[in-house]
Amino acid sequence: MTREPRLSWKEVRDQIKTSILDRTYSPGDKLPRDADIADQFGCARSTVQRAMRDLSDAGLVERKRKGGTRVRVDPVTRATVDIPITRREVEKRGSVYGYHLIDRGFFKTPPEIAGKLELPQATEILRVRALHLADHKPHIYEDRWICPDTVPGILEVDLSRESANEWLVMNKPYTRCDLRFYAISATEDTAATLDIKTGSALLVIERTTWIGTAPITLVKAYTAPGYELLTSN
Amino acid sequence: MTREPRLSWKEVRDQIKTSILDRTYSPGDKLPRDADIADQFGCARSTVQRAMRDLSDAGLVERKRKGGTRVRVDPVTRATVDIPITRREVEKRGSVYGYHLIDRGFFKTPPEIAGKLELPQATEILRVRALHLADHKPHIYEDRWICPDTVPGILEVDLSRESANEWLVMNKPYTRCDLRFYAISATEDTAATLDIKTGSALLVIERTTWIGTAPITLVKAYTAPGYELLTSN
DNA sequence: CAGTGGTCTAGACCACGCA
DNA sequence: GCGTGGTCTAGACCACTGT
Repeated sequence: MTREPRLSWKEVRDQIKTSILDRTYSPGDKLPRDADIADQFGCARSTVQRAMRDLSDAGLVERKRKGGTRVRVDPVTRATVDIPITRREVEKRGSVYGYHLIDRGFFKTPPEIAGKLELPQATEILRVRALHLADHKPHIYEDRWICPDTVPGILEVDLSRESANEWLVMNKPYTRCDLRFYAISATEDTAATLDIKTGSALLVIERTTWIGTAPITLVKAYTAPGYELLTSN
Repeated sequence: MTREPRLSWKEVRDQIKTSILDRTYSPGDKLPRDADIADQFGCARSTVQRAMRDLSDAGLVERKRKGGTRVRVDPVTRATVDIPITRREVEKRGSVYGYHLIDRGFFKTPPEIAGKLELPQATEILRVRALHLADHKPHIYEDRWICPDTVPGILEVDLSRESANEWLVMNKPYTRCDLRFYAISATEDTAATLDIKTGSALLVIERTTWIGTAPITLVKAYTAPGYELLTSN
């Protein structure tokens, strides 16, 4: 009697994955119940569960109570991106980090900003513009809107010394975060700030954060030309 | 004797999260062992495990065998992005999808492409350029390099009718995928293809895929102005 | 070596959602 | 209702890694 080595959830996952990739189960098909798969592999149901959750997270299958497990019909490429604190990102590359506050002031929230923050009504908002430097050259220009109602502490921070980004991350963690990436041509002002030509293509990272439903901040980070965003894996 | 409702792993996770956010445990601090936390909450260790894995996935803590669990010192914003098949993306928006093959030919692999595909030596490679349309207007221009050694089947596909993207996704799933986002100014050619002004800022989605270590394809997707990439959540 | 997280099990009950 | 995935438990053993 040979003794099979016990199956790990990764092996189970990979075998199921393979049988999806080789069309044993095609997009839209229903897979057997977890319990049956467990019997087939001779492992516990929870091991199958672990494998299935991984496949589900990866977007390969869809699972529903009572409905069972199905191979997703619309495959997606799913990837995770890490947006580090700018200072750490620069330092990790071995460059010298610099920070420079451009200006800071209160405004009546513009409709576009209020909309993105999901503010029910326009209020006074704190706008902070700042420049992050790498090796003394402009790296990221950030245009930030902060809701002082949600984050009163920010009013006492000396933003000429400490970046709002850093203070917020360390002191006011969010519970929800929306990210958005797009490209724009640098306006004259933005170009001057980043010390580049007007019209240069810039990758913009736009981030909105909330605590519960209370908006914290919306920041548009205009990255210098050449900036790339990579997936982690 | 009151009976406490049983704790779910999400409740455990949220309580731990809270105690990190309120600085009960500061960045760099070591948290108690899972077993102790389980005792404290009166739940099983595996419940704590489940909670901790979630926090670890989210980038809030770092876990090491023997080393224990520590609050991460460099907080990151971590998000997942889904890159759907273009046709599905367009159709989901309620637009009419169109596809148009521009050209197709064999080339000696340029060094830049070979490098990104991690090809040990330059070989013949298939280059396919195509245009995706939304409501009969240019939506995404893709410039794709395919390794025929890895994917011989692609040679028999009529790429004027079916997008290489779609065929590959449905027929040759990858095991590894690198993504990269950046902005460029449209060259004259690219601008002409997308029917926009030369120099317009474009978001480029660059994707490289492999099966094991065998490279499949590298595609640069030049999105029309206004395109945005959103996080899923 | 020994401590800690990672995995696996067998079983129980829960909760969602289709019929 | 009832079938299916989701969660929880108590316990065991494994595997990595710091000391």
